Amino acid sequence: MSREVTRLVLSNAKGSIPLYMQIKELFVANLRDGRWSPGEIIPSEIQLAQELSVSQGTVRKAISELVENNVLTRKQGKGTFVANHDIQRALFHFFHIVDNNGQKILPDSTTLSCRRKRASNLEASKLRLAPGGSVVRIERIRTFDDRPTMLETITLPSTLFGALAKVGACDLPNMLYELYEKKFGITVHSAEEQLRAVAASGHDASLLDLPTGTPLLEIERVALTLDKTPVEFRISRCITDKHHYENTIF
Amino acid sequence: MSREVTRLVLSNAKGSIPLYMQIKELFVANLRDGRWSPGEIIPSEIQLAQELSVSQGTVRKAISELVENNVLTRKQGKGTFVANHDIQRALFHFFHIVDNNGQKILPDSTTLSCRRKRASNLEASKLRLAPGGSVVRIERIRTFDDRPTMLETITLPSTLFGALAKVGACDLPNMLYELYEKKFGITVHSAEEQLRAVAASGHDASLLDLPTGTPLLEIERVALTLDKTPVEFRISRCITDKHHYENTIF
DNA sequence: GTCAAGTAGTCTTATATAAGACTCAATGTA
DNA sequence: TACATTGAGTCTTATATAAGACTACTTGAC
Repeated sequence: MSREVTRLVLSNAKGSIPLYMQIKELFVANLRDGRWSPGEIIPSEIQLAQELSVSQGTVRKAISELVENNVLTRKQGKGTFVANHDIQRALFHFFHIVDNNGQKILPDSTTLSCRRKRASNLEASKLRLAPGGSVVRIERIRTFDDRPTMLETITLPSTLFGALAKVGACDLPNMLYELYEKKFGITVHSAEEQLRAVAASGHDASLLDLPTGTPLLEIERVALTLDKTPVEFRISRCITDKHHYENTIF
Repeated sequence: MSREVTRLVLSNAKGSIPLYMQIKELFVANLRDGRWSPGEIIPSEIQLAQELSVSQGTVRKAISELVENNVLTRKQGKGTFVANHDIQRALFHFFHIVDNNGQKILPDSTTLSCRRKRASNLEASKLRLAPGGSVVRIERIRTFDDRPTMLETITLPSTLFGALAKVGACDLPNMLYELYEKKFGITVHSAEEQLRAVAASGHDASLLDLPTGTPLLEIERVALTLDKTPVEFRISRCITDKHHYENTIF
């Protein structure tokens, strides 16, 4: 297969979209179609500029915007790389529960079950699947300092993650997004979260060792890829006496 | 007073900080010291470039980073302006409660009290005041569709907002940050929020017309100025059956 | 009043130079 | 000989400058 990354169709006509935006779209397509993979280095700015017949500065502006969105990362003197989920920053980028001293510590997790199921209406709607479509549903408990603190129900489309169900309630890693990326080629890029206060159900209460009705922080999250496709729906219920959800607004 | 915005001390020596960063710091100082006020237009890129004896692109890079942080806003063909809190975007920038259909509607608010008090230990610590320092404490109820939904306790340092207490439980506007900016010259630029699930106290319950112990979403917020000085501490308790807190992670 | 030209602002692109990171051969030393 | 050190060369991204295009508004002729 010839490496024709850029059968270039850039237009510089009068009222057309700016070059750097067209280039940015092209880069996003490279990522979406797997021509550029997470962790990989991309061609240098000068090389890209030559391939695309524009100046380095124009390529630079396209790259800069993607760096701004955490899609790429630059390293002076080394090159520009596709962002991946195995670095510390990315870890806490999607994990906002911290203890009341502000310490960020990742909890341990114990998988309770991991099975193929039919999607509930809520799950189907959040994942944009047909009602009753096939999903993989994972349940797990997360503990801080040996104390069960969070209960998570994670739902994934079988079309993308079917192979997961085969392993059953096996040893899933703590950081799932790294797994999605490495084993399934799916990179979570953004997420939309909804937070509510709910009363612990009997099920919650027994697993978390609490009285029924105890207030819990419920976090509903839909995780999206770069092109806004929902790939994971997650409900977390969390005890918030010793921990809280932290959000900084700039 | 002569308009010597720039008794320029820009250094371009070998190991020095890049020009555009020095310029950025200078702009931030202009904002902090009130030489540039919210809503105002700033000098054009070319004019600034001349004053500072650098090229337009260098000034442009400094401005771009401040635009990125919502400190300035650009309007092509018009000029660059200091961001202020009276535009729709800024409104919802700091308000994350939306209804379960995703509709963003600002609630009405009714002020219950507005008085000068001694700071609690928590308030003093969050606002970096001496224990027992003088603060203005505001309590108000916010309603969506005529239903009381949120209870807010807002604490402000008297040193900055002393004049507020005089008005008592008067007609405070819905959007306080606009008031801080216009009447007190204080611009809230960022905020740190902590979210927890709590049980409604007797006080909460009676004001929100709920059974005691109902789970409520508690949001603790510290609002900061551009130079990270805390200027407001706010605790909101919210019913989350018909509404939720929304957060998007990019 | 209407419309065309002018003016002043940001936006886009191009180019040149600086600075960081790595390779690898030349050099010096035990 | 074996091994550490130096330093030139050549990659990379980072920074700075400049020129022309686009956009919003004002002015003035008709």
